[in-house]
Amino acid sequence: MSIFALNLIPFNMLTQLIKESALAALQHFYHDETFTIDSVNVNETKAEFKGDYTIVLFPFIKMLRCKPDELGQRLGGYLIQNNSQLFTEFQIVSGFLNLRVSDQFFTSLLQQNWHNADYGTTKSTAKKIMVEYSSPNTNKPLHFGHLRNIFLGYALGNILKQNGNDVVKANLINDRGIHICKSMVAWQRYANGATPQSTDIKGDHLVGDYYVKFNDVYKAEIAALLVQGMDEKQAEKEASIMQEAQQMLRQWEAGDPAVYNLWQTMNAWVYEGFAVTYKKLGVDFDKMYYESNTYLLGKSIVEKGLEKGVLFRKEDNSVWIDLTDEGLDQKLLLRGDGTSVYITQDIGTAVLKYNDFNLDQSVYVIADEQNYHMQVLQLILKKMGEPCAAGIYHLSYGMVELPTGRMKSREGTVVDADDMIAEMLRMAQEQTEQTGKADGFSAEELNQLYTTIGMGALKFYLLRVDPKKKMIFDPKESIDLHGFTATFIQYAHARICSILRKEQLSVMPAINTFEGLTLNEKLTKAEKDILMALEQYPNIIETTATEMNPSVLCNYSFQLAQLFNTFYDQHSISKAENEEKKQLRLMMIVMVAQTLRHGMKLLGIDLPEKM
RNA sequence: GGACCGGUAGCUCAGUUGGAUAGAGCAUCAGCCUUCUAAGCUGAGGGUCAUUGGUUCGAAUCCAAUCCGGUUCACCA
Repeated sequence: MSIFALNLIPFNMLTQLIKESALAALQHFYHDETFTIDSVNVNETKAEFKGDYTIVLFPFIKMLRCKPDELGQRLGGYLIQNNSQLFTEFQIVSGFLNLRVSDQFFTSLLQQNWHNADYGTTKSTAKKIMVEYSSPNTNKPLHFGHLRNIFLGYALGNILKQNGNDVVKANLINDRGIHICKSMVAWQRYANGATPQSTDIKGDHLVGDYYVKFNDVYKAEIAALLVQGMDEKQAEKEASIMQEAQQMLRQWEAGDPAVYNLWQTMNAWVYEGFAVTYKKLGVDFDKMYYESNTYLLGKSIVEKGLEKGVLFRKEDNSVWIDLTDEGLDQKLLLRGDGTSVYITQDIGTAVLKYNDFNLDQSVYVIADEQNYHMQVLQLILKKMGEPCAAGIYHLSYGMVELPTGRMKSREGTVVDADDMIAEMLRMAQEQTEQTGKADGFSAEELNQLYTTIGMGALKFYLLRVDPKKKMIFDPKESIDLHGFTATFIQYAHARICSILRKEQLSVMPAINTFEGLTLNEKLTKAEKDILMALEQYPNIIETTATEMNPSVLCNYSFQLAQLFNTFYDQHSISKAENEEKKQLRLMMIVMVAQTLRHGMKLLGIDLPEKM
């Protein structure tokens, strides 16, 4: 058996290889039966048994009318004889065939990929995919809930791109409507011309303050009207500040220059603020959409739908679609006065996106409270025969809640995004100083380090949970920097870099560094565990992409770091038993570091070389 | 009420194309730094996988019913 022979084996699918080998063996012994690759069930062998991978024999024994032991002996024997470069021994334990995979398989995998910066890249599916995320309103700053959306969208964009797709990262700005007018009215009434410059308040926060102010005043006005004996519904309508806001919306739609000007000015403040936050978050967009630009297109598409007879008009002139045959209701698409509703704009944007980029798929990162809305949107587009309908995918994620319940901006219970970022950096600093690891860095390096650690922790915290699950965040307990965190992974990486520095190697040594190395030493359990994990990385990337679930990658990266830490504790690298072992281990940790960096980069998380 | 999502250790979460004695982290307890970074490692305790029934050689995973929690069903966005 030579390592050379293994060069012909594709290394990205060990379980697939095992399945194929087992299938061939089955076909060899039982010609008359038809087997499928999917009927071969391969799992990692449980720790308490000898072996690496396990084939479950039960599915076959019924069909073949034989005893598990008998089948296991035949299969095991055949596999070892005919795939000697892959399997070295087998054992049958009550219906399970446990196979030991050769050390050479793993060391060859390592030799061929330790320097491969693209390890983990899977076959190109080459689709044109848009990922829309963030999508803020321009009446208030970003809060903690938005962060989950933003990190998910950004990570997803990277991951889809990694899988060979052409990705457009898009942001749809909700910049028009009554809610925007609210902060404008309050600013006009109470700000005395205050600007971000004059107050030294970040633009999005300044505007957000007046949105809060609006609601305070509105509540007070309602209360006053109630005292006068008005009923609640009427009071909500009659409150003067609300009337002003509605008046302003009408003026805006009519193109009133003064209102339009104010709208542009205040939105510009918000965009400046958002830009600062996005930069801190390390995210970006290829394309911006503004609802003020798309809502008219939505209207025109609705008109087309009327002509086609897909939609219908009621007596009051409002336009509807009938979705009762889909088990849903009738939905309003245009008001009686001809103005658009929420979904009208979304119809316009969906079509515009499709036309702009000829998309195969359009991913919407939107909270799960909009599941119904997205379902309706897709149905409407389908009924109207719009080609964009087929590619719409709603990546629905659960809300981030406080222990006391949902965050509500009107009730002042939101955790502000900028505050959260600052808090994370502060914690990173505190923790670093506490453990006495702040020495040997310049002030600038320290700042960089605190950002890397703080932002990494924040991103990982929000990405490590399955998106569809809601999550509870307790600001009082804040975010830990121990255990299942980005810090843990960063630390493992820094340890590896430290060893490499000591060995005078760079983080990614020259390709000929380990040339001429023969690998005859037997692998220890800790070494093999790491190599087995590395072997699985391409599959992990693929799963993360197909399931659109970055938490898969979070879990994997944490496990890999954990395996490294265990290995690190048990074995010395610099003082390995012999030179061959040392070189092997160096090669291993280079690949571990490379893989961790690769995965974390997709999530938008940096790994420091020193911490 | 209808639709959708969730319920796994004290807490936060993995694990579901059905596989062996259900796993991590935090918290608790006990160990490990004259040797490559202890932001780490090793071990212990902690579970009727919401409940009940069914399918199966085998169920946290599939099916049915029930209970609990959330979201949604606006001429708001």
